[in-house]
Amino acid sequence: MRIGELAERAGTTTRTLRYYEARGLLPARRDANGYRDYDERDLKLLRQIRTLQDFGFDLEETRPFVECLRAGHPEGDACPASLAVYRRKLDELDALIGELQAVRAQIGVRLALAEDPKCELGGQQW
Amino acid sequence: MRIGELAERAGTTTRTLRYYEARGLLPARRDANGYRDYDERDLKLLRQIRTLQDFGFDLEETRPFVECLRAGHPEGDACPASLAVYRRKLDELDALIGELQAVRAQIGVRLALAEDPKCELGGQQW
DNA sequence: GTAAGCCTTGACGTCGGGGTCAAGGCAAGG
DNA sequence: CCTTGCCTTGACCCCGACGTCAAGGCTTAC
Repeated sequence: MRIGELAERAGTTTRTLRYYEARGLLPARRDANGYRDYDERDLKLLRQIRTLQDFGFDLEETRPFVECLRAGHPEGDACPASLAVYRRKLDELDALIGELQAVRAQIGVRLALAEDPKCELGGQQW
Repeated sequence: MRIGELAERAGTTTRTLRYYEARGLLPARRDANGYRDYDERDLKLLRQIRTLQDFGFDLEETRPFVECLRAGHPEGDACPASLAVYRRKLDELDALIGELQAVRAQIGVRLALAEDPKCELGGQQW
């Protein structure tokens, strides 16, 4: 399978695949004419990368999963390094979600105050 | 007040102030020698920008607040345009938080499954 | 033979919010 | 007079994940 077909089957672009190869994430075999040659396993690796990217993982964070698959495991998250990335991501997400909720609350209060200036008088009307 | 003093009093850098000016967000008067000259009102505008930036607002999103203050309102969020930005931000935050929570849940499940392969057998052990 | 449709590498653009020089002007103190 | 410490503009650098040419090579179809 050539680069265009792989890109299409994975719902991405050839530019992206070349970029992954340049990063050492998805190296490609070459045909006699220099064309990149991929197989079904590469498609699986690529899908793993794309899934994690959709989750918001950095490209580098997908590397352990890809290497895990390449090592022969049926799932990319069957290796300790992958699990470590999962855990770190959970912590990051919890922290981020917490911050966003705090910001959301702040803005909510400010909006309420600005929408209804009476509230600024102290709430004695309750 | 010159640029260095304003930057220090607002806890930011001169580069940042020049950047804001280039964006048309915080124009500065000039001394005879070409030095930027700021006053207390500029400090207030700058603090409004910084507060919103800390909340994760884009620079452009702070513009209505700055213009509101410049129009003479004591609070930057006293104008309809500012309130519209607040509301849009709340929607964005709600959407984002929701997505992040969904991702968090997905990763949590995957981590649990990968940590304890027994779960994959179907949960008959319960 | 030539046009179409793949493929190759290389290199620059994008976005936001500035950071980091570089080269030079202005003001004050010793 | 010289240094120090402000200030000025201009210009390139950074990050991440690609997008978008440009110039050229291979293959197949007509």
